[in-house]
Amino acid sequence: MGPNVDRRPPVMADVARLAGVSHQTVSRVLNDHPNVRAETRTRVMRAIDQLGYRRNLVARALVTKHSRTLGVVSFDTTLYGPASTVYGIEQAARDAGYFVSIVSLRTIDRAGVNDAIGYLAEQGVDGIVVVAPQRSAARALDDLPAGMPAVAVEGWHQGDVSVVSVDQVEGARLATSHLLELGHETVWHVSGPADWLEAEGRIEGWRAVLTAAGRPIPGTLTGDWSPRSGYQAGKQLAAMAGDVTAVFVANDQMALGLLRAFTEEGVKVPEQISIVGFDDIPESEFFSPPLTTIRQDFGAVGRRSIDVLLRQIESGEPLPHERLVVPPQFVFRGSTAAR
Amino acid sequence: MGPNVDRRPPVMADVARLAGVSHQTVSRVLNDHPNVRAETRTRVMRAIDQLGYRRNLVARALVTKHSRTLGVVSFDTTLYGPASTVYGIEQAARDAGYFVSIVSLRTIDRAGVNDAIGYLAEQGVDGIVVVAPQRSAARALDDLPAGMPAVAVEGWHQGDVSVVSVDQVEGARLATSHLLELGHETVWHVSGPADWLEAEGRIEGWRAVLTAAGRPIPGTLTGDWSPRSGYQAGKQLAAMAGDVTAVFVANDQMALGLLRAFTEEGVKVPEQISIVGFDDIPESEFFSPPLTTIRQDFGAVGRRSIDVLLRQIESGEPLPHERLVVPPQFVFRGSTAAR
DNA sequence: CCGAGTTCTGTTAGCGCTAACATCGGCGGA
DNA sequence: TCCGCCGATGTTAGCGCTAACAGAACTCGG
Repeated sequence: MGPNVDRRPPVMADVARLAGVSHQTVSRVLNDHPNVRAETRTRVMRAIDQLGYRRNLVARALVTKHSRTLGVVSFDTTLYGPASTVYGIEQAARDAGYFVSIVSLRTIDRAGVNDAIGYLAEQGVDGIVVVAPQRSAARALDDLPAGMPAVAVEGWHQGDVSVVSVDQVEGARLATSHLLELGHETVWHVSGPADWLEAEGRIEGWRAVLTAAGRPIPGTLTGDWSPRSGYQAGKQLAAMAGDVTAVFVANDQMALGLLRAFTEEGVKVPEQISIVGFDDIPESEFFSPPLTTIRQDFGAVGRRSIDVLLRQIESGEPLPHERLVVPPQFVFRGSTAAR
Repeated sequence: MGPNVDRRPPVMADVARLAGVSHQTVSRVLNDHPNVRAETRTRVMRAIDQLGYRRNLVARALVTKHSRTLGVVSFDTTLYGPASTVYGIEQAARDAGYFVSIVSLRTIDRAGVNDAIGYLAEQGVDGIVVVAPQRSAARALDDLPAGMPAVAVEGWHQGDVSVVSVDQVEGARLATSHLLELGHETVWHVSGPADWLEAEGRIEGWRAVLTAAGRPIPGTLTGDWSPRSGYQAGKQLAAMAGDVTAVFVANDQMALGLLRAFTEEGVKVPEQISIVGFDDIPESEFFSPPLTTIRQDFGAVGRRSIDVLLRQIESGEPLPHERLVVPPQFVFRGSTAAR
């Protein structure tokens, strides 16, 4: 029954024929062009849903040169941080009427990021967000296709693109100062892996506070963000209990590993050792003890980056590069106590 | 310098002119058509990278009617489960040469899912994966655009689409049997929110084992997957300590909440109460005590769903609907002990 | 009641690509 | 030598849409 027996989906011309107008008028209705008579508009609308017509955005993109799609390149979107950032990006993009096409890299290196950007460019995205937490990845932004609007998240501040990030250095300062104020002689640090910008920023802030206070700077232990690596660091630190009274851990997952190692070794937190984490993942509040940590507002980072990117896209001109910094927030819980 | 001073990116015709061939020959080279002389091919290739040409996949999609893009509709990709599933989907899709366009819903209801599917359809995706953990969302699959290949993940098994999911019922059976084998009289359950299919499946498996063993079936406590809701349930359960010796919690995050509540109330795990979680998030191994849980292979779910979807897309015909089930895996750790 | 301006609607061209068909040259067999 | 065939390349048309212009219909003041 009905005229739509063939399987081929209806096109604008079909709607036009049914409504007794030209396809251009249908186009006008769809694009809210002002100069369409109200009666014509409703006639077209009726035809549209009679046929179940949906416009073909591919054809539209071909002629307008705008796909209203944004590309996102990220790394391991299984982790809480990247996952939250990407979520924030997607929400903000969709609120602005854009789609999001995601490439999630297994390993992050310049070539991989470049490939991803290349694919996205072929696909006709209007702009690209690169969540580039590593030096090597951030550098890939240097050879973006000419004229492609882009923004880096958690990336490097030098180079040719705008960057949006949480102030890692400030976060580390907050954490370290807190421990010093509690009366600890110095603060140890379990850092993230080398080459990660966040890891570097946190080391920098930690060291800066210690230096300013004239405290000794212990050697850092290095983890890979995983609870297991924190556990291993915890074992080492536990062996030095007595010397160590305060630890700033570069993320909450590793802090959990430390907590576990300390429990096994009979080291009491916060009585013997105080711990501060970083991220404030949803679990942290329910660790034993609840974790004092630094909250990062990943949602805000996502939204700000889309703001910057859309401004670039919609201006059509290369804009001066911005560096937007989202402040971190100190969250006091039970894993830290006065010496 | 060079011929490429204008800002407009080069098109196939530009390459053709430079290589001294027709644009069709360039197209043939790009698509690995066999009938191109080796020398011509290299000449074209040289022209391509001399100009920095990238093909326009939008134009290609318009004529081939295939965008090589898959749509994914999901819910709160901040959670470990959805995030991991989406990651698996994206990896599998890219390995197969497809892009992934994501819509991440804030709230999940039939209308929202429908809108999302509609947008994706306009955008010209070749197929859609709906991560539909709730009844209401799963139902939206009933009104997919005609002929659109689709697959549901963690969704309902009735209706018109293929479904890939972890066997929730079996997972719950594993957890509950384990506790019974340890000598517990019965097993309490902290379930996920109503309307969630996973929550229902876990209740079903739990209840089935208890019934089969002729044990009393305690009333369930209901959480919302968050650690906080687990914490609240834990407080209630702690008040009943003595009666309660074993709890099967519907996910690891809530189990963490229970652990915290029990610690606060002085209830020892596993000495007084045994706990089994569900998911095996990376943190679970480092809880105190390490959590006995049921592992879901989210990566496998993602891959299988892409398999099913691509088979549909590439056959071009509506295929019979499949129901693929990924087995869960029992992981024994320190939060359970013999009565 | 006419012409100038304003709506509204239609016609044409073309986005960048691939499919389909046309053409051309060279090769082997009768 | 000529024909037929096949491999390599070119030409043409058109995917579904919007931009740009052309034309029709309607307004309104003098």
